[in-house]
Amino acid sequence: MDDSEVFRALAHPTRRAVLTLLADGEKTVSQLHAGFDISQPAMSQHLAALRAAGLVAERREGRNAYYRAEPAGMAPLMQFVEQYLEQHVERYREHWPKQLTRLKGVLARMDQ
Amino acid sequence: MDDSEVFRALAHPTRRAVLTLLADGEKTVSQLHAGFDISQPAMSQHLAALRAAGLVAERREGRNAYYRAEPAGMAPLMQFVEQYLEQHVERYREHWPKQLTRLKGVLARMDQ
DNA sequence: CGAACGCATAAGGAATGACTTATATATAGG
DNA sequence: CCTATATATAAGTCATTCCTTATGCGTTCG
Repeated sequence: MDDSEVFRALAHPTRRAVLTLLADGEKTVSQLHAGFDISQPAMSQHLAALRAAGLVAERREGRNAYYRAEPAGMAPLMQFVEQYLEQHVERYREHWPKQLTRLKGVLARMDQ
Repeated sequence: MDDSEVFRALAHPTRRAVLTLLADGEKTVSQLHAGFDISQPAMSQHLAALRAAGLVAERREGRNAYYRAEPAGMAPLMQFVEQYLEQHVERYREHWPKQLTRLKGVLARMDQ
């Protein structure tokens, strides 16, 4: 049950924010670091955590390290969400029509 | 950014398992405790964490405490998943056609 | 070559997490 | 009433997380 590593990696706001920043392509450690009020080593450590969880991958080029999002790493989270939605169908529909509509919208757009 | 509380709550395998057990209706603390190899206080503490995150709710009846899943608490997680899927459309479709198919299946079934 | 840059790793400390045992509180039942 | 049951809280311990500063290591460039 080391799906937990993904959840733990996502539990820190800085790491979730990093994933958001990586949405539009790879970035170096300094570029990522620039957006946060933490030391450079702290950023390196967050990236190491994301990497260990399989959520990002790294590419070296000269003295730069380019990090990119690794969607495959989200598998455990996606699986959990699917299972949860499936198990809580009725109650979820009752409480979250808007959420479901949005999610379906996302999936529909991904189909084109 | 205290969406983090939900992620932190889900980071422990016991707590995720508890949510699964609650899928088919409310259960008492003892019933939940029976399924795990931890002390009763430990289970109470896990339930307190889930409750603080908004993922479960409690109902008292006599000397029993019935816990039930609270789908509304999943909002921050669902929002994150939506955002991530949206942002990583192309790469995600490339790497996770099966995952997406399953997720769409779940949503379709929820529509009936 | 030597200095500056980009990044990772090491080391240490404060805060938080996850358990334990012991105990408190409330209700139920003989 | 008195005891047992169901649960929560308290208190203590050990592990983990998240930061810091210091340093190491390869790369670029003057």
